[in-house]
Amino acid sequence: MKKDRETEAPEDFDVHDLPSVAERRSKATPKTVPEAVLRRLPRYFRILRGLFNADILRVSSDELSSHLGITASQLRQDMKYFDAEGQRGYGYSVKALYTSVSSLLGVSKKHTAAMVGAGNLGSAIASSMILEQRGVWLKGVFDVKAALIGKTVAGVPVRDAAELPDFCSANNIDILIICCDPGSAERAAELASGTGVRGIWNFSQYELQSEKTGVPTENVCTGDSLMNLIYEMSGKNENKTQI
Amino acid sequence: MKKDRETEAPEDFDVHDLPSVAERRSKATPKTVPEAVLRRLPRYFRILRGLFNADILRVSSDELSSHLGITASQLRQDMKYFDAEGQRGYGYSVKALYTSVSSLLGVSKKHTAAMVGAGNLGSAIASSMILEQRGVWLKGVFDVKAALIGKTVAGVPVRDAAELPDFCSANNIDILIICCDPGSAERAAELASGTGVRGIWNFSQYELQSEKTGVPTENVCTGDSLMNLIYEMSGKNENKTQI
DNA sequence: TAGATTGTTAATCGATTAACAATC
DNA sequence: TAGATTGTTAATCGATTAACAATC
Repeated sequence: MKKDRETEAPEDFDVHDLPSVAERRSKATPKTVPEAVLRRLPRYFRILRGLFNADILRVSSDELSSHLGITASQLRQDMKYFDAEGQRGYGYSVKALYTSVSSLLGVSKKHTAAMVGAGNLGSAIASSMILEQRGVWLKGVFDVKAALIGKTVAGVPVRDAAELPDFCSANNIDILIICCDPGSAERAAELASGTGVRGIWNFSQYELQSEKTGVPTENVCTGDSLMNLIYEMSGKNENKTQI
Repeated sequence: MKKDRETEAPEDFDVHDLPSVAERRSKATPKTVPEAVLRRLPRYFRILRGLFNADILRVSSDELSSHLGITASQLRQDMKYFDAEGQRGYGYSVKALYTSVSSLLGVSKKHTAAMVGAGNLGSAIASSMILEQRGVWLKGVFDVKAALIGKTVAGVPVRDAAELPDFCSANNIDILIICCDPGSAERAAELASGTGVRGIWNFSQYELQSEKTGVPTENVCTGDSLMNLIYEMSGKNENKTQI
């Protein structure tokens, strides 16, 4: 009983159209979400989005847990922190779960972003669906290279990096996306501080510390992932498969 | 007593020049490295590389742990799995630790790679230092788009994607790097299977399962990182700062 | 030597697993 | 109803912290 469609299947669904948490019954969710559950949240999000978009209405702990590579028991423990109840004998509503995870993650809110670095990496991210799928609206792109200024990246004109602070202030930018070289990265983070930027998403090789930037900062350490791969390839972990 | 240079400081140091594990005394390292330690290994690697390149010879558990954001106690527990001993009263040799972590991760070995997708993302990765810093040699780049074939990416000529399997077999390619669209990603993984490719590093939005590819597979889920950032920005985790 | 810092043991904490009664 | 599956409790496992004797 996989595809168990009820009424109309949402065709052009966007997570931002979902009912807000306040609109739904609250289970009086336990306060703090534990580290371990937090780490799994983005995977819950992706898997539930997949199920939702495939018009699957219900899912059992057994099935969903196998998608995640965890035990059904563990999944049911996780559910304590989700704002959605299951139904004994039937399972969980995919939509309720998806809504709950989305709002828990804060992904159902809209955010604005500015990007520093209009090179290959910046272009790749700006052109992908990653930003819009999570409610992030790229409002400005900046670079120091004169050759790039005036061109467009994913439809957004490239501006002189010197204009970054003013632009952030004027446009209420929430997120600074750093796609430039390590040297400029630190400077960009400094420039953005005090402009109202509330978070930094950093792709440069220069690792930024939230303690220094003063705002939540997420470093995308691509190289770490390559090292994990090489470790797995070395065959040293005879235990279970990593996730 | 930070910079405590002894004799000559290695100028043009490369992790691949380090003495092999076999050449060094073995502490009879406990068999399996626990999950938690494994997750920290890439960070150990980066920090130790930084210290090493800054010519810092010794480091105490107290200092190194603060770089990692863990307790000194925890760090000393981790050391059980490292093939390097500290010296009571003084600390650890940065070089010995760096060597140990490098060989544990398998990063001190050389690997060959082929990349599928010569777009912005592929170009960005190929042009970065990420690959060569970890002993990965990009031998071929492939794309389906005729317009790109014949051009070069980071000095490597772009070939027709149809040639991928033969190329991998002929050149003993270890790692397949996937930088193409989700649709082609699955196909690329299939094409590479049976060619001797021993690992897949996947940047596409299509999540590959190692169970299906049959080889260690690392998915770089960039979007997950953005979601974590948004979660942190929501201020819901009043607990401690994430790492 | 005296001070510093490791290596290790024991205690605590958190996360996962197992099991089953509640109930849809 | 009968079968399925949740919600929850208790048991187990693993990871972190604390403390201190060993020793450089």
